[in-house]
Amino acid sequence: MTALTTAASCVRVGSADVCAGCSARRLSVCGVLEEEGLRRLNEAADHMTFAAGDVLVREGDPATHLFNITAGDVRVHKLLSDGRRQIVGFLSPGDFLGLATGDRYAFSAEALRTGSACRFRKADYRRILGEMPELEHALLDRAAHELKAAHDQMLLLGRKTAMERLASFLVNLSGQARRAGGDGRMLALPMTRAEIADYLGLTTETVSRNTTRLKTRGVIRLLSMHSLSIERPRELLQLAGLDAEAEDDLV
Amino acid sequence: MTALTTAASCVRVGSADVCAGCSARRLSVCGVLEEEGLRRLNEAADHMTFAAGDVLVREGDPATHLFNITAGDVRVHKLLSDGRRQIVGFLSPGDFLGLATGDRYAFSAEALRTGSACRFRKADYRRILGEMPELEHALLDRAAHELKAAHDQMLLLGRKTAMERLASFLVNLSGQARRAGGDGRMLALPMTRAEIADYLGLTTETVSRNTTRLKTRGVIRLLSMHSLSIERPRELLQLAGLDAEAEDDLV
DNA sequence: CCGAATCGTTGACCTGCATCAAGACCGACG
DNA sequence: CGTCGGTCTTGATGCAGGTCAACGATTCGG
Repeated sequence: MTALTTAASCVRVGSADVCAGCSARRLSVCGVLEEEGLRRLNEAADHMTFAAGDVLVREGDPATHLFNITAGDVRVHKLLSDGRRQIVGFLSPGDFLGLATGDRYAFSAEALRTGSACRFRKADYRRILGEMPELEHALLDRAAHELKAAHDQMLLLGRKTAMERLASFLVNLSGQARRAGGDGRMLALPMTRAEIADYLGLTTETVSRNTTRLKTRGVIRLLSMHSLSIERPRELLQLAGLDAEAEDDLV
Repeated sequence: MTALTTAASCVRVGSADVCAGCSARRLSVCGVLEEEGLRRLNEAADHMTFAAGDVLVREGDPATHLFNITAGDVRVHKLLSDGRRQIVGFLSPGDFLGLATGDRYAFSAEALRTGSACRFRKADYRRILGEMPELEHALLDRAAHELKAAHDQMLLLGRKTAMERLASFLVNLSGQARRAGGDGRMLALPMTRAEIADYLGLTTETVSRNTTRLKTRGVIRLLSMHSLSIERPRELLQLAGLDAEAEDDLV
């Protein structure tokens, strides 16, 4: 239970230079915008930074803002009244937060580590979408991808064994790492075991035991508590139960 | 294993009258279109009908078409190589099929009973979206709702007990029934126990046992194999683990 | 660089749901 | 209106993963 502060520093910036120098732009929906569109989007944006544990969004609160993550990692989760938690996603730079929202947030979002985001008032963003169809199009594209990922996660949560879940998780991380420019063999795990467990519908103990099994079998090597390397990608894919499809080549 | 035929009859119709008389229009994305837009959308549509067991989409096939369900119910599912199945959704009239798709379908879609749909070639649909921002906007809205539903389902699959899953399922059905004009107490269950099980990440036996428990406790009454009435809505909400939120009032 | 708090691992045991098995029911078709 | 195949229910048993407990590893504030 870290402090429930809302994000620490919120600096409003008026110039488009912020976007021009934004490292997340090519990963984000903003990537489709030209000079002029970027300028107008930026006019509506609060550029904010956050520290580990900062709460960006709290489940149940009125849904006033949307976010574009520009740096850092963010966890998105839902709670049951007795405290059981399901993490529905981990966000990285370029990811959009707040699509799946009605009047109130249906999830909480908390920073895993220091980072930054562009924040928009919902009404402003809606107006901008009306003015820039190419932005709306990019957002629809992104929503479609997220929906596909959500379906994959339903299959994982509903039908996969603990080992299959963990292996699938690592395969997905590897794919992201590669898309972000890495080689896909070295993985960073910015989240704790408990967070992995709550993402995979397991307990920390089960995650830990299966991590050990993967290590013992030589499928992965733990480099530190929060980073590992994949030693036998082929075997990992097989354990993930998607051998044949091999959607992420991972070789 | 019903026959793996692709949808039986495909009738192409040139006039906008089909849309004008479409009972699903007010429920569907088409609802936002005016006369002219409807005409142009209709030009790109194949109006097709299907029978119980017909396959609309097969997982792994090239994703060539998108669908708008206009009548009947459709099951959407994913398979693991050993046959384990996860149903990711049941579609009703007005629902859109094919959003969460890349080059190949990531799911199969099969009709639960006789129905009909508008079918679009993906390329045509994309072109039309470019021409009609209001349609794209409606679709984004729908995608956001689906994403929220997917998050709820992840919480269900990852963290809820068998009884909570079944109760949540019935509460959701009740909400849909009410939105479709019913009173929310009388529910039709067009799907089998096995399909409910594959939707909730359980087995048929567990679904059956918990249905019996609900019946014994007087929470529901089974009217036939495929319809029931909710006798104690308040209790059902409580069992679903969303008592407090009471998103669907369900009274 | 130390100590406390948190996080991770491992072991022993338990339980909720899966699995296996056997009837009951139901609906479609002669 | 009987019977046959699939669906549903119920019971007995098993096991994957949860729970509880203890201890080692890591992190971080001072």
